[in-house]
Amino acid sequence: MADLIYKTIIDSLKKEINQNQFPNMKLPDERSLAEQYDVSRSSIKRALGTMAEQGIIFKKRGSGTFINPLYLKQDSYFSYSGKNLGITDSYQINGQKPGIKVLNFDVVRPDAELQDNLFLKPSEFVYSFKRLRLIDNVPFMIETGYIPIKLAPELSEDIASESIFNYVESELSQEVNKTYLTISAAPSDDEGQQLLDLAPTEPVGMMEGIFFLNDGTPFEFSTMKLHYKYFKYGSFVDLSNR
Amino acid sequence: MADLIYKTIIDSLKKEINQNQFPNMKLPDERSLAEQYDVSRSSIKRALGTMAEQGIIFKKRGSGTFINPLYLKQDSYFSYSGKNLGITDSYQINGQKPGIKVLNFDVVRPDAELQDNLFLKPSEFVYSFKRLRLIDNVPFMIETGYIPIKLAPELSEDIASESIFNYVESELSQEVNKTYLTISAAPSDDEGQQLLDLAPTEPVGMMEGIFFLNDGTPFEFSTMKLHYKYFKYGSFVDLSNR
DNA sequence: AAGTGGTCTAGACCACCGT
DNA sequence: CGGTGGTCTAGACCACTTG
Repeated sequence: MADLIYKTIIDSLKKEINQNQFPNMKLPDERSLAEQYDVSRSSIKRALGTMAEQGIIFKKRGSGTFINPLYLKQDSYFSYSGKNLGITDSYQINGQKPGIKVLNFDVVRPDAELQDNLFLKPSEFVYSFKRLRLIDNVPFMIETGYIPIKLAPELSEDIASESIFNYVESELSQEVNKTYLTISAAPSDDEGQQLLDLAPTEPVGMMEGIFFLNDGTPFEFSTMKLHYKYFKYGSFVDLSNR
Repeated sequence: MADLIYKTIIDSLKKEINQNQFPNMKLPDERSLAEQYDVSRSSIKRALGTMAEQGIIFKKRGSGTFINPLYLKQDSYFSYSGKNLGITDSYQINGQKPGIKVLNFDVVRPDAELQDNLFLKPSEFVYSFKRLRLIDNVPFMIETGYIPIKLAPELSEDIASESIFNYVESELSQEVNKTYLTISAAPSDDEGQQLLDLAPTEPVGMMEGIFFLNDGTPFEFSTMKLHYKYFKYGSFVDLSNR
C-alpha cells in the first residue's frame, strides 16, 4: 500500500496519534524521528510537512511539532479532513460498507453552465446520472454527475453503480487527482426529504465540484446533497503566501 | 518580501505565466530552470510543487510541467485559492460594507474542550464574545469567539467591534495565517432564526475553527453560524499524495 | 534510448524558542 | 546556550512518457 518512505511514515505517525501514543500532544523532534525510522531528516520533513498541510499537526519553529487537537475530535460519522474526498473510498467509516444505487443514467446535451464548467462545445454530449449513496444501507447522499462522453466513451450504468473513478484509473489509465469544490447549505427539497429521510426543517449540505484529471482536463461536474448529520468537511487553510 | 529562493521563483514564474511567456502552456523542465535561476533542482521542485498544490500548474511525470488553463481564465474558479477567508475581508462582496455588532463580551474560564483547542491550563482565562456580522446592514453571521487573555491582554469590546485580526497584526506584530476549519450544516435554532431572520425550515452553515498565529500558537477558537444564502465555501483540493 | 518528474540521502547553515 | 524547525545544496537512482 505504501511503499514510499514518506507515506509509510505518515501512516505510522497517524496511527500512533490516533492511538494516543503522544499524550502530551508533542511529537519527537525531526532528527530523532529520522534516526528512529532510519531515514534522512528530509524524508521526515516531507512526511511532517504533508501532515501539517492536512492539518493533522502543526510545527512551531524552535519548539517542536504538535498534534492538532481538532484532528483527534473527528467524532462525526465521516470527516474529510484531507484524505480523498467526494469519492467512493473516502467514505471509509470504520469498516462500514458503502453502497451505490443508480437512480438514472442518460446522455444529454450540456447546458451553458455545464459547457463552461467542463470546457465543452454545445455539440458535445455528456453522460448524466443520479446516484444515491449509502452507508450500511442508510442513504446519506444524492449525487448528480455529468461526464463528457468523449472522455469516457464506455461509461455505463454498471460502471456507475460502482466507482467511476476507479474505472478511470484502471481502464483509462488516467487519474482524478484534483477538484475544485464549492460547499454550502440549503433547506431540503422534496427529493432530499424522501431519499434521505429528512424532516422539512432538516437541511442538506451541498458540495458542488469539478473533478480534474492528471493533465488538468475537467472530467466531471458533480452536485452532491448530503444528509446534514453525515456532512462534515474539514479543511486546513494556509492564509500566507497566496 | 520574498527573499526566500522558492518564493522568488514562484513569483517570477507566476509573472511569466500571466504575461503569456509560455505560449505552448509548457514550462521548461526542472533541470533547465535550476540552471536558469542558478539554484538547485530541489528548490525548483519546491516552487513547482507549491504552485501545483495551488492549482496553477500540473506536473506530468515523463512529459513535463504545464500551466492549468483555468488559472489563466482567472474567473471565479480561483477566487478562493488563498487569501483571507471566513474572516472580515473575505465577505467583501462587491464593495458592500461589512458591519459588526458585539452582542456580548466577557472573560470566562475555558471548559475542557476549549482548553484542548487552545492549549490552555484550566487556570488560564479567555475572552468570550459573540458578534453579529452584517453586510449592507443585513445580518448574515453569528460568531462566537474565544481568545486567551494572555495572547491579547488588551483586547476590548471596542476592538472586537472592528477587526480583531487587524489589531493582532498592527498591535501585536503577529499574524493569523493558518486555520483549521470544520464545515457543516444544521437546522437553525431560535437564536439563528431571530438574529439572521430565518424561517424554521431554513438552515445555517456552520464553520468551526481554530485560528493559528505565525508560530503555530492557537489564537482563537471560533464558531460561526451563517445564513445559508450567504454561505459558500470554495476549496481547491489535491487528491494525490494522501 | 533520451528526457522528465519523483523520491531519497547527507549534510550545511540559518532563525527562533526556551532555559 | 542547546534544541528545534526552515531552507538549500549536490547528487544518486527510480519510474514514466515519448519518439
